[in-house]
Amino acid sequence: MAKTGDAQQRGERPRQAGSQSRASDVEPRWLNSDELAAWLANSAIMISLPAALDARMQRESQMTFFEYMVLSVLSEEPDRTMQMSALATRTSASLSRLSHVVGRLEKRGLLARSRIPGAGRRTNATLTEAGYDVVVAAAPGHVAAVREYLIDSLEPRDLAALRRIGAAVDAAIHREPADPARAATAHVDVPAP
Amino acid sequence: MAKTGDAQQRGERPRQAGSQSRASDVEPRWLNSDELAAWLANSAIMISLPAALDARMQRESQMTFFEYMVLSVLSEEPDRTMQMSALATRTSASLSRLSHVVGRLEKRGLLARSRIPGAGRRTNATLTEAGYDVVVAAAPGHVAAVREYLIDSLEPRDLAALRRIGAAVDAAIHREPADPARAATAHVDVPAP
DNA sequence: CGCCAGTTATTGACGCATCAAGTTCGAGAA
DNA sequence: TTCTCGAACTTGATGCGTCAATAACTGGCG
Repeated sequence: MAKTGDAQQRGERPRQAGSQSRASDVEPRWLNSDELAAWLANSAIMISLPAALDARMQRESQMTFFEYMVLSVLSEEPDRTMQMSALATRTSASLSRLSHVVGRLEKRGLLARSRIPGAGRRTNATLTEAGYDVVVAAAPGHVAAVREYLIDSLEPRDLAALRRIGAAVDAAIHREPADPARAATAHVDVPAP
Repeated sequence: MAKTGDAQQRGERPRQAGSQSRASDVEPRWLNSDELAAWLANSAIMISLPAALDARMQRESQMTFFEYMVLSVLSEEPDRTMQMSALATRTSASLSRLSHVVGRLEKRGLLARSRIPGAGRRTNATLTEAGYDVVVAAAPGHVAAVREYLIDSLEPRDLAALRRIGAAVDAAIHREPADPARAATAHVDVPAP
């Protein structure tokens, strides 16, 4: 059986035997009940939140959450312009994804691309007036959604914790470019049910 | 300048005239610096974490994070079986999405569907032996990833905070009945026949 | 000078998600 | 009985994301 799943939903038997009774708790394989609860709670943030924000953005502003991010980031530059690769980094997207999205936004007239002369293949994306108006119109709804779904329901201490957690996750994901040793150790025997 | 961006970093005000604040004259509050930091940190959890987990699942176990969830949930049922709609609820997915995914998993021989006789159109999904083996093989890697990217880098107090935050988000998203046009999806588990 | 190597960006194919129908069945109303 | 409604799924079209090429340049090397 698998793991992280859940099973407690119904309060029935506490799966994963002994794992949480280990005092030292240095059991690297499975999750104890506190960890499991945290992981399940995390799913709400990881899965439901983006879905909710996306749905709402779509409904209220006819654009994707990601499209909004792109336009928004551009709108914050002094000249409403940014190089594609920088924009990709800023929005945590692959250059490929960004290129597709920017292509669509360009077709909609919300931004324009232009090659930077004498600089390899570098390209700038610039927000148009129409694009700017669209972001400005969408912004209040976006902020409202962020507040409603997340910020406003957190106490100050949890707001602070969220900052630390985000930072930790970011660090954990970005450290280690490639660890050859781990691939081999990834598998461990599974106890039978 | 658009929204969540920054701008008030320093408590300064949102440039951008009230083009849309007309709603009840209560201008939507912007985010102050603490809130903004929390929101940005949250992006790591909302965007980078799922991407990292998905990539790793794909690489190590040739399956999607979501596919793993489906198989995993089934594997925890006493008879490795669950009704489609219940499975959809359990995995926070639409019935449509689940149907597509289950169709693929069935084609791969990892599970099987069967109509429940005399019960409307109800359908059960059951894990096959092969499916069970696959989940068991994938589980350790999954747990390792969850630990590595999230759990292990959190102090106990943040682990607890994460639980509260997840619960808060979940509550915030699921309240709000208001909204014409869409009323489905608020759901409670379905009792077995 | 000509070429190779390294960046930076675009493209196309393909998989997966979503949305709007469509299908199938049971149950209660007429 | 027959109608209609609603629940539980499935299906197909469409659009976005990803991965693996490919393209467009610049600069350095020989």
